[in-house]
Amino acid sequence: MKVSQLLNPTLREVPAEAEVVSHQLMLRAGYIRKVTGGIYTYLPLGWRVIKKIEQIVREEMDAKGGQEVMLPIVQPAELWKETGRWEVYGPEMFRLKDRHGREFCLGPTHEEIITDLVKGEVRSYKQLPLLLYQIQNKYRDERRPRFGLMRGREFIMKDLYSFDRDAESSKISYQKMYDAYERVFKRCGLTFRAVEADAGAIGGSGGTHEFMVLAESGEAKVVFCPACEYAANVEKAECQPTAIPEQDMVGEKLTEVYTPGVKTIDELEDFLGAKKTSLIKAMIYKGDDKYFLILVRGDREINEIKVNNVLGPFINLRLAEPQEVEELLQCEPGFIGPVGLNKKIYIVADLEIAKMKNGICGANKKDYHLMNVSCGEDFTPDQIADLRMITAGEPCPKCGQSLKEARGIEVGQVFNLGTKYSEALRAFYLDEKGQERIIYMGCYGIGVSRTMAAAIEQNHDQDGIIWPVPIAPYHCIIVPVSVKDPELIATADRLYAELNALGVETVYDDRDERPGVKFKDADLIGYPYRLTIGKKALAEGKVELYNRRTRQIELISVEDASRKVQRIIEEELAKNK
RNA sequence: CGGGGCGUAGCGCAGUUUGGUAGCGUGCUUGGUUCGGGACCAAGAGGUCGCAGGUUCAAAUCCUGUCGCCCCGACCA
Repeated sequence: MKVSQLLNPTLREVPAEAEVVSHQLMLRAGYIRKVTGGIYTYLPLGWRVIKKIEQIVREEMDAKGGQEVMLPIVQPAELWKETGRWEVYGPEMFRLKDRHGREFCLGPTHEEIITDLVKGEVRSYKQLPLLLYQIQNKYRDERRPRFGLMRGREFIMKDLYSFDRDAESSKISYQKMYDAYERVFKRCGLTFRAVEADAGAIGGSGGTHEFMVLAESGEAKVVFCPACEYAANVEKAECQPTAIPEQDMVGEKLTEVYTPGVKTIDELEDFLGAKKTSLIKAMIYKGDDKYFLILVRGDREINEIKVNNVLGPFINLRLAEPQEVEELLQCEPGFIGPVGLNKKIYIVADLEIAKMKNGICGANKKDYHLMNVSCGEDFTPDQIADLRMITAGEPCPKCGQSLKEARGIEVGQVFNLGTKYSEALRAFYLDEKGQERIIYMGCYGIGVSRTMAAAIEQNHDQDGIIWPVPIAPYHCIIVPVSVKDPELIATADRLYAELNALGVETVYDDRDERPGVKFKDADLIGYPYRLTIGKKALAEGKVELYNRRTRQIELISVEDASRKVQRIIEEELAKNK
């Protein structure tokens, strides 16, 4: 491809709308353009990168026996109503009506469609296991699309669905996909980590792992153990209750103290000179129409995902509004606690609260708190569970070592769904004895467009993108220092022809621009290798081979140049295969 | 959805307080001089000032409404 013909508008300045580096660079280097919030056009180079990633995904899915299909984007509401997700998905789903008033949505995912297909077409155990996948646009009306391709409303996703005869076989499919994902991301040249995760709206009974590309700009927080294999999203990470040695193990007598205007944990700490570890944080949550009192230690954060999993699942679990608390308990938030509630409310205590003696909590009376509150003596929770957010430095639940924290971009997630969808949509098969049995499912997503963004987050410098070879839009760019010098052009033409013949994906910068402009553009766009053809070196029969990542320049003879580049590219492509 | 900010040429911005025929940089076009890390000179093209009402002799500027975008939070496979 000649640069003079390529639609690749580069920008000198950073567009004001772009916040994260991947977004900035994709706009500046001419990979994407925004159409509207969270929706982008892929320009030629951007689309080439997407196709590279898709191809890697395809190869790895096929290697595990996956079969590619194409599923509709416009999906009828009925299927979603059958699984209950028409309501569960809420405002995040793009909905539309046809001319007759029938309801549809733009598919945010495809469990319903695929299960419906399989239930119609799969009858026998002989057809299982079955792995079907698709790569296409998905739609989510995100509350806040942001960071360019990282969180869009329209995005490209690969979803594979596995269908198995039982839980055991389903586990094998899960492991296959887990392995395939490791290969995909390795081949894309990414530094990543698989972590235990929460299943969220997808639900299902089996386990789930998220594949996180480690990057500072990541929206997800993970903890991992430096000593063993354990790694988990903080949403999911199991917390061990830590002992508080200075706390007396014998419950003392309950005492009321006057604490005028002291509402927050910080204020309480100052006012009473108490440690946060002996304070009880009490929050009223509302799930659907029910209220719950959630208790964690003063130094801890409530993990709403755990709360929802313990109590719900609710469609809209949230912190109760102050007025709601007031109406419920005739006491403002800030002074509430589990002791002597004037109304029966379901109380759930964190593991650490269950062990607590002589703690401090609200008295359910304005401007008063209670001291020496002991769980089991002064109040009894209806349920005890792990409800809090983990923090770095806490012990690993597997081996006890101190956990470390990192940020990650979620590029993939694997779910063992069990029978959630097959039951709802009645997907059965007949076993050897002619007995009807339920199908076990799994689903496995990879955010293709997000992977592109993640790759840039992890592979860039001051001057631009540094593509890993397997997903670079082109492998090599030829830059003649001047297009007016016939000798340089003759050599450039020759190398261009040779490289194309050798199957090296090559761009030829034939523009009549000053060399600085071409170098800057090439660095910005991120071609892994550059062949620079200049007068001085050419006089000795040499050209320069520039490595974008190391910035090393090597003088090589014109004769060997094409072969050498070909060899390097082949080695790079083979590296993680 | 709550809080904040912004919509003026492809991109980055000034002009709005105090109404008076729209500007700078960059990019783009043409000519010339240049030519190894975003050159220089000259001449050009390019904007219903987000949109709709209103006030006024006169609106980018004041008023009302509306749409969109960005950031923080909440939320989220």
